[in-house]
Amino acid sequence: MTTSRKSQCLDAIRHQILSLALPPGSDLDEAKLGAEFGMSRTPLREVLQKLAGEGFVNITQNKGAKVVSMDMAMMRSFFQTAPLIYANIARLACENRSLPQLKALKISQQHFKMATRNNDSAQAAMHNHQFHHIIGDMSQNCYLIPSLQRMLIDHTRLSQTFYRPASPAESALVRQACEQHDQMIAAIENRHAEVAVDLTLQHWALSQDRMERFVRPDPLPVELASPKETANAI
Amino acid sequence: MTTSRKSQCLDAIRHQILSLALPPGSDLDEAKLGAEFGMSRTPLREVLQKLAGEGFVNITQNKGAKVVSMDMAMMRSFFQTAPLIYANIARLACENRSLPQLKALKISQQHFKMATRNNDSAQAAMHNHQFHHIIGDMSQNCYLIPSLQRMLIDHTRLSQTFYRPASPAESALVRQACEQHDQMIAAIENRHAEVAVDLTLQHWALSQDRMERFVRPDPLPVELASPKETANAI
DNA sequence: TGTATGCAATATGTATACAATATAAGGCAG
DNA sequence: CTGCCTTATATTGTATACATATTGCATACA
Repeated sequence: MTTSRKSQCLDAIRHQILSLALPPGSDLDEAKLGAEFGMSRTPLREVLQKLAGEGFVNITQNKGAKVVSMDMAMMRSFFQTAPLIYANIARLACENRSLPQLKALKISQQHFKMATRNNDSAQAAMHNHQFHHIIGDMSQNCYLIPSLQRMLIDHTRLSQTFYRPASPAESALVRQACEQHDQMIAAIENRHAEVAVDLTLQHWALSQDRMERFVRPDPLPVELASPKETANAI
Repeated sequence: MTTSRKSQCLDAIRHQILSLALPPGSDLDEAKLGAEFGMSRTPLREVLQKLAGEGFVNITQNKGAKVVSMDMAMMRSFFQTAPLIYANIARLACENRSLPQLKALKISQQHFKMATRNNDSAQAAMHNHQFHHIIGDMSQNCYLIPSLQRMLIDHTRLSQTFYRPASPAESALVRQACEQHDQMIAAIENRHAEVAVDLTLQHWALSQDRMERFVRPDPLPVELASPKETANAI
């Protein structure tokens, strides 16, 4: 199909932005991307326009497209707004979910579980993204969905390290997140709105802690490096 | 300036959609619009892409752009979601408003007041749109703003009759809305978040009633037309 | 008469060439 | 040597021509 080239390109760029392969603020060169995906600049520019509409990039007149930044102001808004959006999306998902969507959610969760068990952190992050995206679809609320999608972009970018746990305690958190997904599916299936909202807020609290640490990591040890290590340095 | 042609076109189409000159569901022909605005199809397509990103139109592959519809599902979501978004935007506006924005808001309100006094309903609706749009800017919350803007599109479209009052009682409602704007400005200026939220919810309740009547108008009188009128018909 | 099929007309999608704008380098004056 | 202006280069914006897809109509057949 000739039209799939554009959507393929769209997916590829989205993926690169979510995985931080294209870091926040990076420039997207039309000519270069056009060559990369084997299409002329005209359709590629339309892809960038679409990505701008979805909140993945910012386009400035005569300056091209840049991956949306993750500055202080954004972070602040992010942590401030996420519970509001997530909780209300969850509530609406209970009301409006369809059976095909429920099935898609279960499949997505299977993929997610698989990725976490294989310690495939990149895949886990992407499947987690998809999981919450489907819950957004379930809400069937065309006003909240744009907000949710923008939140998910930054959520996924911020949580890139979440599924790459460094300690057993952190592995336990990932397992807990996975269990919460299962419980959320059950709540949505049974239309238990209050339960779903509650779970969503717990789920948020879990990842919030980890994300804030990604932004503001633990300080390095104050002691100087040991003599041996210093010897090998540079 | 050469670049302003595109933004001019953008504004024109936005205005036509908000004023229902382009009714929901209507088709946007690229070639026709291109000729109308004196530009080729390439930049015009980019305008349509941008409008799609803002929620004014829907673009379907190989089928072009249509003005977003106002169907049942949308309405339901609209009335369900508006208080949530408006209230939180108002709260954030109190926290984050800048002085230039405050000034812009006051000017916008002057224009609004003028339009209502002149019974210029079209202008009133547009200035009301701008007023709430500025409050959105004040929130400085990049996650909620897309939701707000989508709400405002439909709010403005639904309220086209609001400022065209048919009775003295309805004129009083418009005056009350205008007063609420003044009070909202004061609350935002003085950072009284709770007051602003409260006013916003009252403001919403006021227009909600009128809008629902626009959607579901009072039934026509059951009695047949009088003989005299019948004689003149067709 | 109803339906299916193929063709024509129209509209959208893409490629390429050219124009305008921004960025960076280099030269000149102070 | 520094600051600014000029010019060269790279990148984005626009127009046009062509390719492809959809839609409607006409015609043929059941």
